[in-house]
Amino acid sequence: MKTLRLNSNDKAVLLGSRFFEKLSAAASDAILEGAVVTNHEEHDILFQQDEPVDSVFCVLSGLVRVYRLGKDGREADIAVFPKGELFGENAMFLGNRATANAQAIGSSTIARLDSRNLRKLAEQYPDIAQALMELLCRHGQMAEDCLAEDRLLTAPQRVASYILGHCPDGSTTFSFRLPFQKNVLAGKLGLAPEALSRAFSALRRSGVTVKGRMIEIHDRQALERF
Amino acid sequence: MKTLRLNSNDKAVLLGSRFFEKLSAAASDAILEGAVVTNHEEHDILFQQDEPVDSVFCVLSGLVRVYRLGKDGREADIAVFPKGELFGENAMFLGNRATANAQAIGSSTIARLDSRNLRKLAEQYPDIAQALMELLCRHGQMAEDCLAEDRLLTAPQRVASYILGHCPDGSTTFSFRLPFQKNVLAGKLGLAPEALSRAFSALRRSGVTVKGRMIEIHDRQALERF
DNA sequence: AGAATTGTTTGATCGAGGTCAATTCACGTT
DNA sequence: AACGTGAATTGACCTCGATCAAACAATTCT
Repeated sequence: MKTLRLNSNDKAVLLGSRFFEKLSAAASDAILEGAVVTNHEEHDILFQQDEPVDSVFCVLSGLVRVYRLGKDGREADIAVFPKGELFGENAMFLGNRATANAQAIGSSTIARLDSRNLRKLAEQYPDIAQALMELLCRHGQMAEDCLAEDRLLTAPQRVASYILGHCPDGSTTFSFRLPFQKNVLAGKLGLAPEALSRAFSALRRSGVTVKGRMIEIHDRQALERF
Repeated sequence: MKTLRLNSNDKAVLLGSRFFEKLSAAASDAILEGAVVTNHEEHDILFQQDEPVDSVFCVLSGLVRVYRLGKDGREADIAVFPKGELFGENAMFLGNRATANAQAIGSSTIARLDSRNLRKLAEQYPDIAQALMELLCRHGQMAEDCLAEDRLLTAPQRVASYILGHCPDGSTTFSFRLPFQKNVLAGKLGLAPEALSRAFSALRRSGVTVKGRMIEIHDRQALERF
């Protein structure tokens, strides 16, 4: 795999990401010092469970799926990260071993930030430590949210909840485009693609229109009640 | 609720916990400065979702269950914390609002560490920041583990996995006592009590003996294969 | 445009686990 | 030791979502 230096666009994506938003220029520069970029095809594996990993990753373009493997080869998605999101930070605190697998969904560009460097900088710059804590907290929260939804909601309810997460508070009617294929959404929600499909048709009765990747909501309240 | 200062035993539990183990005495003392203790009965609520919370908690004795509520009133356990574990640290990074409920299981004593203070100390002492990051990481990991197990394993497999987590690597035969009632274990594993019961009897065919809270394993390999 | 490939939907079937009701068991109390 | 209460088990039933197979739609490739 060919590794490149950051170009100016890459840098812009990184600096615009949630992680960097509250960092001083000095702190940001220190982190990006020595960062590298790699390009990946459709199903490339970025790292695998139990393998050594010495970077924290950031999606510069494309999409990354983080998942665990069962003994039988089945896969369970832990999270899906879009452009601008950092991931793989857990290994940094667990002896540089990955606790999950990561795979590119569609062709993607990925930045790698040296985790040894990042660890050292976190000791010097309290804001970096703070940013890392917030990152860890958000990711922990994401996992807890998923866990709670899996245990409390049916498939249509989970889909409704996902849709509502994309709908601004005020509006009763709203439409948006899915940021990825339906089978990716299915994985993210812990569903088989068929179940997602059926969930969408159940929601159709509550004013949700699905055409390809376009989702239209005609009655926000109905969705919330679901 | 009556709040007390830490007694020497309380302090010993805190200092012996995973969170404090790598901290300097100065750092630990600074955190414990102003910590208070509360006593709780069987089903006392420590905090509730969306409520303001300005402490990080530590179980000094007893057990605490952290869970989310569904619209219909059903509960989904996120984690169960035994003596010596910190919890509730997420609120610290999310505007001091709880993202879940916490309840004492059986009568418990709980320490409260002021989170504003802790936040400030994390800026001064890099080890404290580091300890917080490790805590957040462990808790995130716990949630991810649960999520993956829920999605990949059947009820008996989850129970087998739980048992194996308590079985030292070497031994093929082993026994231990459940640290809590079965209905708590059921909640933790995302199962109805009846399902846990049935899972145990399924495992009986693979050399697991259950008598009250005592669990005996007669064939570690058989469990692993399950 | 037409073919080929991949993604999505639909139908039919099946199994895991939830729920409710009825016992049975374990354990603390007297 | 006997009792009583709450916990755990068992049985019957039912719902949700996984799986398999097939039809259908949408892309990409030539």
